[in-house]
Amino acid sequence: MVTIVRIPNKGGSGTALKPGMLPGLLGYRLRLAQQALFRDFAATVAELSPGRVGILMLIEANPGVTQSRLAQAVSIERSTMVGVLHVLEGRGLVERRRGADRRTNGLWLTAGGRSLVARLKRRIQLHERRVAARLSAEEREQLLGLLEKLTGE
Amino acid sequence: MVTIVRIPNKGGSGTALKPGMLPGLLGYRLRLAQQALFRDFAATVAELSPGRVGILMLIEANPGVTQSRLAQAVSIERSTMVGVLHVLEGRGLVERRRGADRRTNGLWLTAGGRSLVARLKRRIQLHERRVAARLSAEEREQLLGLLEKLTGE
DNA sequence: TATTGTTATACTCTATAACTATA
DNA sequence: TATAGTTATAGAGTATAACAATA
Repeated sequence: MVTIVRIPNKGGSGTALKPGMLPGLLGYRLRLAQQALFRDFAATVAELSPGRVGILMLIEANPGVTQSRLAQAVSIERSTMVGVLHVLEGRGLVERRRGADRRTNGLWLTAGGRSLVARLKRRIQLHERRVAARLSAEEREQLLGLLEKLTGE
Repeated sequence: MVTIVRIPNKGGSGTALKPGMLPGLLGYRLRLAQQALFRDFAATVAELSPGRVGILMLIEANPGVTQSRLAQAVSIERSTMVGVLHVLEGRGLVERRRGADRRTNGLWLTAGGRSLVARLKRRIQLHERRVAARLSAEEREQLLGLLEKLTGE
């Protein structure tokens, strides 16, 4: 027996809105694309937001980095970083160690942090393949290149 | 007399961090590009965020649209839209009028809203030209097309 | 004096759940 | 029963200003 699921035109109260000038703006298209990717990322990597995953990856690639340098690298205030690291440390993913310059904290992944990052990396590759499925390999490279150029390297 | 302003290598505490796998991910590049564009947008359009400007433009292009339809169009909850419109109405930009179906509110720009949108449109075109200055006209079109394809129209 | 990490506080944008008035 | 708008509440994610320890 075959069950046919009919998806109702939910909220489809007639026609779509006229979009005005929005679709021609880079910022608008960028925002839509980012929202779409964010949804897929969240469905793939339930435990952490893209920004937090990025922070773990930066600590992994730069063991011993200080809080301020890391904050600067991801463009948030160092006061904001305090809370972020408090959460990541509380979840047993990151360790702070006092530096030779005793004003600083060096950051390292714990064993748990390293194994989580390893698992997430694999899932993020799946996510990447899925979102890029609408593009050819060349188009994906082209898009990465154009975004890099737009942002200024 | 000529004053030479020497810009200190602010926060340049040595070398940049190793970025790991991040630069090869579409989501990461998209986020960086969006952040860069957001900064430029905020410097150009000080009075409203990109999302709020988009809402004004959608009301302009769709006079009489209901709150729920508008919320759906910009992918926020209708409960969230209530507060957004409360602010825009408080600033004299938007007007709510009770619809024929008396459960609904139709939305219109006020005269002030229309003139603000007209001014912002001009400034947004300048912003668009500035951010796209790193790309050729063809590359800009290519980028818009790839983003549209990635997002799924 | 300058910098690092920290705290207290607040702002923006968003969601969920429950309510009301209408349909 | 179902929908549109509303309210109360909460949670991310962020910033600014002031402070102690250290350089």
